[in-house]
Amino acid sequence: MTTSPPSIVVGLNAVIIALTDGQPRVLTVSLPEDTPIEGGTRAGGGEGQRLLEALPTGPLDPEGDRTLELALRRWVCAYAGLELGYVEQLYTFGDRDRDPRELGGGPRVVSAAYIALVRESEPADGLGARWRSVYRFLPWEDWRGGRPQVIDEHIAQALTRWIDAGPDPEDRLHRRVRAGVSFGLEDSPWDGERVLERYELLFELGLVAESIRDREPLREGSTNPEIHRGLGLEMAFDHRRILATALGRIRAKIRYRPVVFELMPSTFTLLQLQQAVEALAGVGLHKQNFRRLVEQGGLVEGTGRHEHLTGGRPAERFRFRREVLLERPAPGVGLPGARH
Amino acid sequence: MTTSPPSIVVGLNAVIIALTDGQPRVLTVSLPEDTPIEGGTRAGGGEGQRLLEALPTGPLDPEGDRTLELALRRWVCAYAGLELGYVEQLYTFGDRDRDPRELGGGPRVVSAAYIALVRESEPADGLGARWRSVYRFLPWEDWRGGRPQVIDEHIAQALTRWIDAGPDPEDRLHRRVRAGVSFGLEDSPWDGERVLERYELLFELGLVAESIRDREPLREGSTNPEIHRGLGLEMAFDHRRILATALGRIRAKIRYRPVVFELMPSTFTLLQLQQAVEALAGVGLHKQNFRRLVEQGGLVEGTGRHEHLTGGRPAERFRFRREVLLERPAPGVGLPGARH
DNA sequence: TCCTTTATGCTCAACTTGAGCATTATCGAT
DNA sequence: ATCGATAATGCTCAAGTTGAGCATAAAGGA
Repeated sequence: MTTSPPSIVVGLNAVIIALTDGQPRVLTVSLPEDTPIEGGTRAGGGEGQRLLEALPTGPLDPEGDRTLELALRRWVCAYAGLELGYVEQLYTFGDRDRDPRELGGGPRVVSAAYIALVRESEPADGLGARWRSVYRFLPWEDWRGGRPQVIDEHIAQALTRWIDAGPDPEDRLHRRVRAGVSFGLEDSPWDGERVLERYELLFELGLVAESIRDREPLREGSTNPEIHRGLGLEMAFDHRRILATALGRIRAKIRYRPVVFELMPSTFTLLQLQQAVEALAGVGLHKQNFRRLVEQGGLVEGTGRHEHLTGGRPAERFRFRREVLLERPAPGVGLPGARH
Repeated sequence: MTTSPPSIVVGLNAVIIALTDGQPRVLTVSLPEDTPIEGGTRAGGGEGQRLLEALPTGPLDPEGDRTLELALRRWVCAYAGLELGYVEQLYTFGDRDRDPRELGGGPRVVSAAYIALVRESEPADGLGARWRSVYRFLPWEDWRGGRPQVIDEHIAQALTRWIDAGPDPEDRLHRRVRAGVSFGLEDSPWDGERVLERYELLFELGLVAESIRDREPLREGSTNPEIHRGLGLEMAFDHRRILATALGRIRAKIRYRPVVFELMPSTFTLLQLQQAVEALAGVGLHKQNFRRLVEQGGLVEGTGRHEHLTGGRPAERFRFRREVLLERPAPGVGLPGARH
């Protein structure tokens, strides 16, 4: 059987999330700027070009891999030495020209992205894989310390300029509403789950490095060179969009499925659990109400053992009660008492 | 460029849902039992073999189609004459041997399935496309008239037999819990969203036609020939699994996004709206509480005009208030007062 | 022993949900 | 015209949930 260039390649992207030092982390690899197309396994490193962070990506072996998920587990294990636990399908990205090299006659790349949640650990390195805080890439998403600086310093003004640049009043109203809803301006509330919406708006406005890189002409209206360096850390291909999709999904899911526990050690204090939820949700929570929710919701049970390194009164260590899954239809951790 | 047999084909499946006569309907086509592999467009009809219902399926043109969603819209419009409105990606199915003909050396088929919601209308027929009640395929999912007969008559016993056939006590406990949670037996509540879980359990037990068709040896323990005819209407390939996935997703989504309105005419009475939600959710709702929820939730606004063909006091006609999308983070219709 | 720090217990008001009673408006049959 | 059936719509009430905050407990360190 002769191998002619395939017209379609199916790639698998992994958004592998862990929680370390109170930050949600994502596993990334470094990628020289022009790498063989996605779908072929590549593992960082390169000659001497600009390196970009990318999500680990591997191919589907149409004959060998029985399922997409198994394919993903197989090569993540092979190349990053990570045994994945919880894995769920995120989204399939199939736009043409997601990968610039498609333009040169390469195959169409359809990428199935997966989210994996793992307990913190060092990846078997040497492949250039590393853990990066998710908020390095999406700094406007972290509201734990109040409204992020980057919004006031860069985003708000750029949004205002964009709104005012609308060609007619109706269009300006539309822009105002869109910006307000996405970023919780004016009287719209901040909605932590609209992560993708926000990224796409910033992309449209030319505020992220990818929009300058991947789009043809330069935007009018975005003249500030400082902004042109881009908000947050750039990623290869459309991987930052994928990361944004993943964060939005995790934030939504945490409310009605006990997925946080996939990121926790087997026992933990309630403060640790709360901080894990806060890290993912990107907002601070009301401590007492959080306790009430997880305890009365039957999500955890005390172990009787205590943690003494709290800096204050020792805290009881809890464990996840797997049985909830059977008792309640939608046992999530919820986000009670997000501080206003 | 020579065309050698591709090793991977990307197919697009459409779960197109409408609401007619109080039933959720899905658009299906008839498919002779051995049809060219998915991913090539086919439009029903055939010689004289057994016909199976299938979801409309079309190919991705790797060069022509800019996005997966546009590809889907393109051929649904071309072959079924349907302009799709609301479309969302459902799931990507990529297991090997989903299509039996892959065994014969055919290409690996990866199918991206989409949900589309449309207002009722006749499809441009002649292609064998027709609307079928979703509950013809998944009859155990319709609890509007109380617990469905098929559960008491067939499923419950089969589950019990399966539980008792567990090799050891631990295994039997596990089976009992799984059956209980999935089908709301014993003290577990019925969870309308676990549609896929239920279908997969029935598939494992050999209670649906597909499991006999697609699996190698016959199950032990399933000796009842009546049951072997299968519960609900059979579909081609894994399309019933896809339909189950879609129904579960719609039921979940209806709670936090106003998607029902995609299925409604521009104005409607509150009872019509309630019946639409009930049709999708598969459960009856408390009328007064439902009103309260949609009115106070700002989801609808009265038009001042009334419908007189109600059989009782005339009902005001309402319309969807698009503005909610901007006001509240998660404006769904919820399922208030699901009758116990 | 006091102070700081965190854990944990408890209360209270506001709001949401589940259930059901009561009243109103039409149509059709008497 | 009146009665009865059928819906629509208005309203109440108890129970449960959520948002906020006060109060107390138990450590370690100055």
